[in-house]
Amino acid sequence: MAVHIMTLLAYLGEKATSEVLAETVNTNPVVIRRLLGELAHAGLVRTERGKSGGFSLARTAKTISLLDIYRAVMSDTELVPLHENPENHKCPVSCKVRGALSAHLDRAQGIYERELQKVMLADIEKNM
Amino acid sequence: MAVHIMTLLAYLGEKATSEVLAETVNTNPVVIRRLLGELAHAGLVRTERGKSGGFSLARTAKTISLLDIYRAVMSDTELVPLHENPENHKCPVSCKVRGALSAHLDRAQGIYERELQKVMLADIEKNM
DNA sequence: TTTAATAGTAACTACATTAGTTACGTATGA
DNA sequence: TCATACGTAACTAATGTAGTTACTATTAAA
Repeated sequence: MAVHIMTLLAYLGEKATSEVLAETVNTNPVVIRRLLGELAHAGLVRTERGKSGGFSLARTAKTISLLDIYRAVMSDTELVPLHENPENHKCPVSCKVRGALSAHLDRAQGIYERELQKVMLADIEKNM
Repeated sequence: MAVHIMTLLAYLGEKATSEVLAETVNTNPVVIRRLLGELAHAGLVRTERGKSGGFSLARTAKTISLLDIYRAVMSDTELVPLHENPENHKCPVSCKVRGALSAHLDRAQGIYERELQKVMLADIEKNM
């Protein structure tokens, strides 16, 4: 949804209100304001309050990557989370498996994120 | 948790009951049986019912990749899912953004999965 | 100065997902 | 025949998320 909204802001090229944005996603303006709050916090979106306020991109679509958006809105930092049950200290596997696994998952996620970093919002927008 | 259990089965090198497996993950045997049901369905685990039954690897740890395990237990096929709100047909972005985005996400996920495919259960197990 | 429009946010409801649990049926080796 | 173990249904509890309402704070424009 974040990419949808960001693409729309790029496409429009001007300020838009949460109400207008909500319509194109078929959701509620508050949902949009919450989402854009995270994007604004990450410096991707500019917010203007009050009459004739609204949201706009804080940077050009060429300089915003899918990774920027992903990081701004994904609360879970892990693509594939580890289970969180407590360790059984009698079991060596229980004690070590998380570390061994996360090393590989983190490396794979790094590669995934580098792919997202290569794709700019402008690449998405030009298909609209 | 699936990787934890699979590593344990590789480490033990013999049958184990859901009760024993549940202890090392600090969970309930039924949770293990449900999980191993999915792994058995994918052909990664062998199940034996009745007295002296239990679970064991259906293939060697060298031939089971993290991708095999991932695919067996991940119901969501998408690492990063698209939002599912209905399209707004008046808005060209709403109509096209999902296709444009998923092309890039699918490619990145393919690369992620190839990384998981390179890591074998034996690579995890040797660290125990 | 007043008004209207707009974002920020708290609080609540509804819904879906998941883990854990209990209970019981089914299968099978001893 | 029996004890043991998986398969699975049904239920509870916890969690997370979307949506909604309502209110406050802010700001441009009349």
